[in-house]
Amino acid sequence: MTRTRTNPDFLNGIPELLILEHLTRRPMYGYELVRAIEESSGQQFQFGEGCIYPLLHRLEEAGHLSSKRETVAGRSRVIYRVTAPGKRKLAETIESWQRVVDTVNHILEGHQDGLPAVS
Amino acid sequence: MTRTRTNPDFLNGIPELLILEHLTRRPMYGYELVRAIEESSGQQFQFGEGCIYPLLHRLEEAGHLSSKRETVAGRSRVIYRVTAPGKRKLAETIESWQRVVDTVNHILEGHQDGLPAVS
DNA sequence: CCGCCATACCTTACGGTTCGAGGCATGACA
DNA sequence: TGTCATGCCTCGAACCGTAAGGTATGGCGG
Repeated sequence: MTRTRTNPDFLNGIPELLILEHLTRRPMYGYELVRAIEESSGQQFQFGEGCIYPLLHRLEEAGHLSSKRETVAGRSRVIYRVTAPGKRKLAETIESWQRVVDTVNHILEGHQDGLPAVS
Repeated sequence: MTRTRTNPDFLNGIPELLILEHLTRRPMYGYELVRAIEESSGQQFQFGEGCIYPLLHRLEEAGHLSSKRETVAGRSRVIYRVTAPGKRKLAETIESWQRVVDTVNHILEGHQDGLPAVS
């Protein structure tokens, strides 16, 4: 398959980025993570469980997350934490994101400030 | 129906943004636009014609672009320009994009305590 | 003159991602 | 006892970008 992407990711992919970022700071379980993302984004991002859970499974299967089961007050939770490869992936992902942002903003700036693209 | 989106666009949507931005500066035809986007992004974005043409049609149908046919050296071109509503849409779109960027970057910068809420 | 490439328009099939709406099970609390 | 919050999960639909086509013309080398 190999998909040979001509474009970087992150034209979507923000959920994945935020999952890795949040879990790097602090291991969490899915339900908790869903609300943490909501809160840390000031309610701007509301990725439902239908988005987050499958991503957690995919990331774990890829070796970027590890999980352990925990039972608290009769409640079973699956706690995820970021593995070493996961941290590497996060770094790459952030870099890729910044590149997209820089590129888009650079294009947009040529217009707003009349920066006449001094070539 | 009506899809009531809880998330802003622009987790994808960069092609649309760039089309409006480029055509605001200078009317172009599709084929030209495809390469203009490639060039202005330093080859980072390579949205093929299969992405751009349908978008041009959709934007025109929505009233954000107008088109006129032109024949140069026996070659038929469809020149697109941004309408007044299209300019408004571009402004909104840029604002939405900036909001996403700010939110993500704010999270990446590490403050765990919700947003300082510049409402 | 023929073949091929660049120009210029277009569409279709496909895959990946997110979204909404569910389903299941337990504990807390009124 | 019933209803809510917690906590896990999956499925179908919708949407977007990609690759890979198809059509037609003009210019060029051979």
